[in-house]
Amino acid sequence: MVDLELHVSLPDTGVQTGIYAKFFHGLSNPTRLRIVETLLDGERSVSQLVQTLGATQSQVSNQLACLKWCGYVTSRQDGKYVLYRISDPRVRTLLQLAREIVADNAEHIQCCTRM
Amino acid sequence: MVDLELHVSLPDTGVQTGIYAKFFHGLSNPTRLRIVETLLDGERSVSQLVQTLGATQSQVSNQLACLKWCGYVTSRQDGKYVLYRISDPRVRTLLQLAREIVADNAEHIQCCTRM
DNA sequence: TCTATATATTAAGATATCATAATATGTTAT
DNA sequence: ATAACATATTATGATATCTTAATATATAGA
Repeated sequence: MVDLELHVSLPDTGVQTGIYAKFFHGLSNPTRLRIVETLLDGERSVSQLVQTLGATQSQVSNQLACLKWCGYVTSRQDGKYVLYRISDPRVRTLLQLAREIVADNAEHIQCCTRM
Repeated sequence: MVDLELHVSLPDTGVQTGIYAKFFHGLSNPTRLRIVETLLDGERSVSQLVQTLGATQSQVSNQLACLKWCGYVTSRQDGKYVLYRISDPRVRTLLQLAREIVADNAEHIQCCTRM
């Protein structure tokens, strides 16, 4: 079980912060983000995601594994399919909030040409 | 000026999604996340951040540049210091929301051992 | 101007991530 | 059991990111 004591606005030694950094890392890849966006529309099988995203099966499976580790998605077996869904409704809120922030700061955002 | 038409729950070709992915990338590094958390407590100079985080000056400057590109922080010169601050109050909400999601899914979160 | 201090930038090696391809596992139906 | 399909895993090389060290720029004060 992970230590989840929260240190809201105090920087810590980096241990707990690392968990949140990894959590955000989950959404830091276009393919993963598109998977999450697709799943926000409802449950999907891996092959459906492959077709929708135009990505390879391996790519989708691997990114789904990552999203699962990070707690964004959950899966269940349905016959020969595996259906994935968003594990927490607040993920939608998180994405909407990010969109609003990006939209309102558009003129300042170029995003990390360097580093 | 960046194209910011929003395609809320439709996966796109990856172009717009890429912007959001890069935005989240801003918070996907422990050092950057700690910088953001520190700045949520108020404006700080680079050297203050260096001391608080125990990171090198180069590291902090580089990560601040990244956060600036991503739209998280803004800076102003104050004498020989450069003071950084969070550019949008909703960044706090974003982090709080992430904490809540992580906390409530703790048992599922290991975070990307692979990939 | 010269010096000290603060910050930014750049370069280079180490590490992490990603895409691709190949292979393995699992499920269903014959 | 075998074949066909769906998904997961692993390995490899390419690319991106991070850390460290070195250097450059900027500001303030003597």
